[in-house]
Amino acid sequence: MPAIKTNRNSSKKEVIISKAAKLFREKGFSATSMRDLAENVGVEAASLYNHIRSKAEILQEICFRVANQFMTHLEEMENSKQSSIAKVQSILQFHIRQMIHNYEAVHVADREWKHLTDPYLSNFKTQRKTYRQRLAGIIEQGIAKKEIKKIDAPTAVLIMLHAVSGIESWHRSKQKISAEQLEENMVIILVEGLRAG
Amino acid sequence: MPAIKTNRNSSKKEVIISKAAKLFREKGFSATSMRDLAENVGVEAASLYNHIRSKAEILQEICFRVANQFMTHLEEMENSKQSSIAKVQSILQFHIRQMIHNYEAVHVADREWKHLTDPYLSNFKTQRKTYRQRLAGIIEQGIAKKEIKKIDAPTAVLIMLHAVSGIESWHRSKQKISAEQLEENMVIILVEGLRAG
DNA sequence: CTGCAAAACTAACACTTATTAGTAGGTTTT
DNA sequence: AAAACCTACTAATAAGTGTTAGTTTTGCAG
Repeated sequence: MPAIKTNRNSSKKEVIISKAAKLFREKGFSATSMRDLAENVGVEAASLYNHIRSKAEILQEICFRVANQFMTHLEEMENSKQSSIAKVQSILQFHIRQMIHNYEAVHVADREWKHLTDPYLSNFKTQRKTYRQRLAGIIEQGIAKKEIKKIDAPTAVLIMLHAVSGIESWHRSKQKISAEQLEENMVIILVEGLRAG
Repeated sequence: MPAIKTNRNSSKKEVIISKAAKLFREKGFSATSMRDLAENVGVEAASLYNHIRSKAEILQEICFRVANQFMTHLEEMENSKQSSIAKVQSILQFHIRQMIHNYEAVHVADREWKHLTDPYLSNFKTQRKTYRQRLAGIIEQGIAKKEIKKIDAPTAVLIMLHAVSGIESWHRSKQKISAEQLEENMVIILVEGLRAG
């Protein structure tokens, strides 16, 4: 019965990918060896290959899953009827929440995608570029409607997206403010920085 | 005469460090081999060791040089008599300009410091933490003086510093706005996001 | 209990890694 | 000219890399 096999297989595969995300974040993709990963999974390095095809495949899975989540949410916003600034705020909040709750994978997709190999690398870069252009498009609509102050939209995108990756430091800090407070503060600073006034 | 020797030595060492910064940024510290570096310098890998002690030492030099520049400027600001918001703006501009003009090294210090080894690693982490705390201190003064809106200062620091690292994307983009425009836009969004209103 | 497939293991492969030893050529200092 | 040097080279080392082959163990279906 393939169903059982697939379940078993994929649940173990999920464990591997999740441990890999943790290690890739901590040490980077290149500095993480398959033996490191195996030890964390509790298995010999060779055994990993019963579940995954290669080290590269693990990175691919992590990066594209994350990319798809963001792209899906972006499309929802493009089709919604809110004001532009509300759309931008919602996208910002989505990024913040993903960075809080799916930290390892999001962080790896953000910082380790360079180690993808073609054709995945070009594919990822294209998706990334498209995402940013479409987000800039929403901001430009907001500028046209005078909801957002006259700024360079790509620069605003760049600030937003990179500011969010600062949540990395929040995760590491000892005296954390709550996730809600963090989100609120980030939204205040960034959205108010954009709002026309 | 030791002066000549030292000059020769250090100028070649500078070439090595500068090429290393470029490669470490492009591929990451771990994914850059001494053979890669040697090829870029135009020499055999073993010859590098006439100028540097180890791969680790190169990373140390890059990271601590950058850290010292930022710490020095922070201290100047702490001792200056401007308003808090002007201090914050000046620090932000310093980060932006460093990121524009000393891109490779700053970027490496920002992203690859994890690969430092003790005692340099702990030392670096301490410096980094101290820097952020003192910057947060300036922001808190601004809040107390009602120049800056009531926000969590560490969160503001985190946003500022990470937003700046987004200049990486500006460097890579084809249709760049000018460095001056970039700086202006970033200052508008971030400083206005902080200013009490 | 038997049979079978999934998934673990050990061993090994072919490379790549950072780094050292030893040496030769060329320049500078004495 | 001789001595001291700096810096390049080749060759080698020991350790670590991702991955494959082949074999044994495990756990479930009949």
